[in-house]
Amino acid sequence: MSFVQPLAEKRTPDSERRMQILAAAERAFVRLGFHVTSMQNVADEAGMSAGNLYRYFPSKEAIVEELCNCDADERARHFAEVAQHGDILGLASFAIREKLLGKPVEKTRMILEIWSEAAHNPRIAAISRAMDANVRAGLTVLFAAAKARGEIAASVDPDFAARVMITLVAGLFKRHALEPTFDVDAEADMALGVLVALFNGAITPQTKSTESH
Amino acid sequence: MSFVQPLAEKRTPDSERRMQILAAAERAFVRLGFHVTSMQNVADEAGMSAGNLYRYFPSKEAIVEELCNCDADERARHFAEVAQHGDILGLASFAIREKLLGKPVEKTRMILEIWSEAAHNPRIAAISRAMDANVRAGLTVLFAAAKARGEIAASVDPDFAARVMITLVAGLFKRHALEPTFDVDAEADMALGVLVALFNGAITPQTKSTESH
DNA sequence: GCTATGAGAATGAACGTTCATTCCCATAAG
DNA sequence: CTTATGGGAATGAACGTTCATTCTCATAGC
Repeated sequence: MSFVQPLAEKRTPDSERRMQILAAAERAFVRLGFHVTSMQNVADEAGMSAGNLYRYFPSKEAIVEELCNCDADERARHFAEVAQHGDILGLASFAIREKLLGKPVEKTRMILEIWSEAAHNPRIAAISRAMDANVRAGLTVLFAAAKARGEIAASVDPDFAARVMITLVAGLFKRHALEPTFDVDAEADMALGVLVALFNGAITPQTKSTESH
Repeated sequence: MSFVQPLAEKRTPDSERRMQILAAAERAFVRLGFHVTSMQNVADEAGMSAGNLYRYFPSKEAIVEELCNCDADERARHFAEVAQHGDILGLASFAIREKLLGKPVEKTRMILEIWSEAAHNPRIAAISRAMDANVRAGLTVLFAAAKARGEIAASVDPDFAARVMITLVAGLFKRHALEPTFDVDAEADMALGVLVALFNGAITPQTKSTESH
């Protein structure tokens, strides 16, 4: 339920507590937003005193940063896991449906929060940028491989396809987070439809001379 | 340069001052984010004292809300303006290039800020939802008309096309705001490529049975 | 078995600061 | 004089953070 994970760390009782705090902070942040959430809110959610939080994290900033890192790690993990798939369409369908839109909407709201934080906070921006670059590069490699296998038309530029995909996914995140009637199944079908056309070579960059309005 | 506009209001010296404050607040919010920006920041940016702000707005919240409303109004105005176009592709190309991605990146950051605010603040959420619903309905009508004129293939569902378009645009906003190397021309060409395929009927919803991973 | 010891964990009451907001006074306009 | 406008100090609440203190509990000494 939480994207807070042990990572490579030992399972010391100390790191146990840290993760407990991160999970609580995530709940509070999702409910209230980064800036509105006070350390007291986090402490209440974690069932401990505010002062005790500082035994495990040097500052509120540090908690936010670690949460963003956890999010980035989770995305990377999902990506690696999903990249095992043989056929690119099954992969895309599974990834969109299960890994991206299958999460509870609170998770997606957290991603919006991170985006807006990244717009002003250089440290969060760096984390976010690194992850995005990773995903884009990974997608490009994945698409190139699928192209080599013949699952993607020879005319398709893998980097172009990756850009289409990440644009779509970002848009789906935003809509999933904010549209009260967002229909995961319908939108997943929509995205898959775009990808099918993309892989068939039916989508290529188009330049249209902008006649003055 | 600012999306703060007179709207239908009279040009009283009072509303003049309000707009001056809104423009200043917008600059401050874009630079720092809603929650980090203090009333003193806004006052400095507007060249007046903090206390004096309260002669024109009852609270900081009210300033934020009015800014979101201005943003919504601007989008609606752009939409109405652009909808005069004859051919749907020229319209889309112009809208994406000039109205959506042609703005300075700070404007786009402001939109991210509004999204994240909408995730927690019901009043902002209502404003944002109303505008999104408007745009989606307007696009659907626009696409239906283009279909009647034969510019869009008969097989294309206007609402489906609208969903593709708003998803794409949201994704482009996010990427424009956060990618330091975002290439407006290349990404506009990408989006236009998707729309050309969409209007040709090359993109349709696809259901893929999710085989368990 | 029972108490003494000590270290780590947790508390909750501060502290200094910052913030949104209010208040009061000065000046300008009519 | 009266009213509108604005500056800036004052206010009170809330925040992140610190710290002296308390609690918990395993171990050691007897």
